[in-house]
Amino acid sequence: MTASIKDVAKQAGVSPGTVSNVFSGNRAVRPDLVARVRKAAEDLGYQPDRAASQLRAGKARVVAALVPDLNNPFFTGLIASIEASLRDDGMDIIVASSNGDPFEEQARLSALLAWRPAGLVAVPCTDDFACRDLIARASVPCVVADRVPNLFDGDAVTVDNIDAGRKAAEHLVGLGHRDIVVAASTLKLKNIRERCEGIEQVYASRGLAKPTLIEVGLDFETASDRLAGFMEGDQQPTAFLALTNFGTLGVLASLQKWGLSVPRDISVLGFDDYSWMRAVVPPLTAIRQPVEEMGREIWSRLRARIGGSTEPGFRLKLSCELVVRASTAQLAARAPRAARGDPSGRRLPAQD
Amino acid sequence: MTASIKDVAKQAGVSPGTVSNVFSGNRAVRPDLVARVRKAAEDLGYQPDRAASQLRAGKARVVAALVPDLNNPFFTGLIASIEASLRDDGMDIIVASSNGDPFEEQARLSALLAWRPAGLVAVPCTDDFACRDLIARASVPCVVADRVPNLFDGDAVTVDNIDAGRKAAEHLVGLGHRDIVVAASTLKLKNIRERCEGIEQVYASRGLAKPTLIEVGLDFETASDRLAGFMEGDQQPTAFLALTNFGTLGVLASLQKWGLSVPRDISVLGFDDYSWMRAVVPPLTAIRQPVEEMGREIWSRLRARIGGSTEPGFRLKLSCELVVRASTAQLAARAPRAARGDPSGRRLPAQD
DNA sequence: CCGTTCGTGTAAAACGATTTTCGGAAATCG
DNA sequence: CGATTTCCGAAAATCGTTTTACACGAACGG
Repeated sequence: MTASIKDVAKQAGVSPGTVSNVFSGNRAVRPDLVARVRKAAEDLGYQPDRAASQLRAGKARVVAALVPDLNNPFFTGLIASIEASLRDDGMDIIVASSNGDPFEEQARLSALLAWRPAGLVAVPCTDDFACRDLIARASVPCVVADRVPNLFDGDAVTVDNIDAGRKAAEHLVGLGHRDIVVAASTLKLKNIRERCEGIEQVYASRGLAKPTLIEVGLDFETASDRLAGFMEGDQQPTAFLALTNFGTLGVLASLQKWGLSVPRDISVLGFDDYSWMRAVVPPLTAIRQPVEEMGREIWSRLRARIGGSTEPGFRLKLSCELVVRASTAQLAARAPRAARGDPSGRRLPAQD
Repeated sequence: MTASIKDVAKQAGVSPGTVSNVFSGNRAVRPDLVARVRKAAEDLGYQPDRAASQLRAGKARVVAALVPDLNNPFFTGLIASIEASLRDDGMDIIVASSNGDPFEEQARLSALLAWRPAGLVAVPCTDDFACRDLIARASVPCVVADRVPNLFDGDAVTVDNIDAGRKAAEHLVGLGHRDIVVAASTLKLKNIRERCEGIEQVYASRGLAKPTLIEVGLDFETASDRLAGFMEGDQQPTAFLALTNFGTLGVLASLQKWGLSVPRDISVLGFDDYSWMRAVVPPLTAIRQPVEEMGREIWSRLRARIGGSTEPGFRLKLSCELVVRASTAQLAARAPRAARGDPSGRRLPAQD
């Protein structure tokens, strides 16, 4: 049985209220009593029960986080950063994954809200985010991250996806790439559509044809599959532009399967920036999302709301950075189609 | 203000106790009242407050997880798997990162225990795990994962590290590799020492010299640095064997910096198996840890303990699997040293 | 020197649930 | 048919805190 505040009070010869004041610092306590209480607590290994504390005080010191996937390093990176920020304010974090399913999302959110958390960080799994009424009803401060739901007027921390798309496209266009394939996860997500929009802006502004677009899904497996299917066709792009981290992996896996060498045969520009992208051959050119900063800003916003701020919905759009490495190359002056069109030795046996 | 059990009771015209019974199923309630209560709860958007519930019932429905690093996909993979298992039992998970620092570990653990969780999953950041008395004192069921502290007699779910080392070494030896370099994170960790032990067993049993060992640290950055330092020397291994996922990245990054091609110049065997290892060129041969299964087993154990099981400390040692891909190659019959020793064109400019 | 404020302790009332106790009606039994 | 058990609702106690109300001495002001 763990010690309660009463045990400490008895041992220190004071009332429970005094012990509470010592720990919460809510009212002044005479120094000698403070010492006695501290000693007693130490001896008994006492620590206030947060559940009880939250119940009585009505102030929770836990925030809930709901993400679509705990195996996606982008989301866990966000959580890591939020957790690191939270702790400085004596908060803890309770996490749940919606597995990309709106139905599960609602169920998990419901479970999280049952803790009456001080705040909520959510990465919705669709742009609809049916959970909004749940949140409104619970009237819990909420910051939405990465994806802004339709008609949402609350706080959101995202990246500037249009700009990210532009940066990626400008880099490729600058290298001479005209025929590129954009590997989007799914156009159902607004941030993906925006990345596409940025890309198209660049191509349109130079009077170039719209890039080919394929939806490769939300995980690595399906991305590989869909790309493999796509490459059965007679497409001859000079570059791939992936819009998500799993999409990037899918592109690499397919290129490998097809025996194409990067960047000689084809350039690749990835999304998100992880250690492995630096370690592989060739190191990947990629759009880096400021995950760490996002986490910090999310908490900063949420803390303000928890503190009672009633400003109107706050939008923070952080910008991404293009990290140029070796997977994107200047398109050779000689007709690239001919070079790439060379059928010899390109395809590996189907049962690879 | 969110609705409480009293509001529901009033609205349904019953006593709070009855509402409780409807939700907890603890005692039978007449069907017509159940319906009324359900309706009222629905209308008010009521959901029992878990903190209050836990306080009174003395049964928590949250488990705490403490890991060394939330940016390491091995640990987050574990969390993902545990979270997926937990939810089926109506539990939630609260997470914290010790950042690999024993001092922080203790502080974070303390914070977690303040929630009086039903159970605890910990991946200690050292073999000492000073936190053990904290846990014993709180008398909270605990399963230790991945690393078993010295003199620990509680439950632990790990992998068979010796066997993993053996599998890796046997593969390399089988391909003819004699001079290999083992990139260990740190020998302070028993599981790393065990992996080494397995490797050495294989080499010893064939009368071969002990492999060279370097400690590359716990993250990607330091791993790269230390390996770069190492390769300044005149070592001429035919293969690298990395014992952690970040170590694997470090090895790849250094090889790249040194312009060595895998597996032509040198073979690489990595640890942990992630999507990127399949997507890169060449696909990496690696030792796969059964992360998902570990998570399931951890929860299965913990649940049993929470349920009151008092069996003696339980050790589960899952085995790893060697996934052979293309980064390890048969050592050419011709004197490999000569080939590799060829100084021409190997080193890139220092300021790469 | 008396009234007021200040400082700080204790006692008791919450917070929102669960669980125990009690009691009345219905069901079962001999 | 009377006695006992069963069913199930309401009332109240309880979990470990925080917070409010109150009390009492010391300090202070006029």
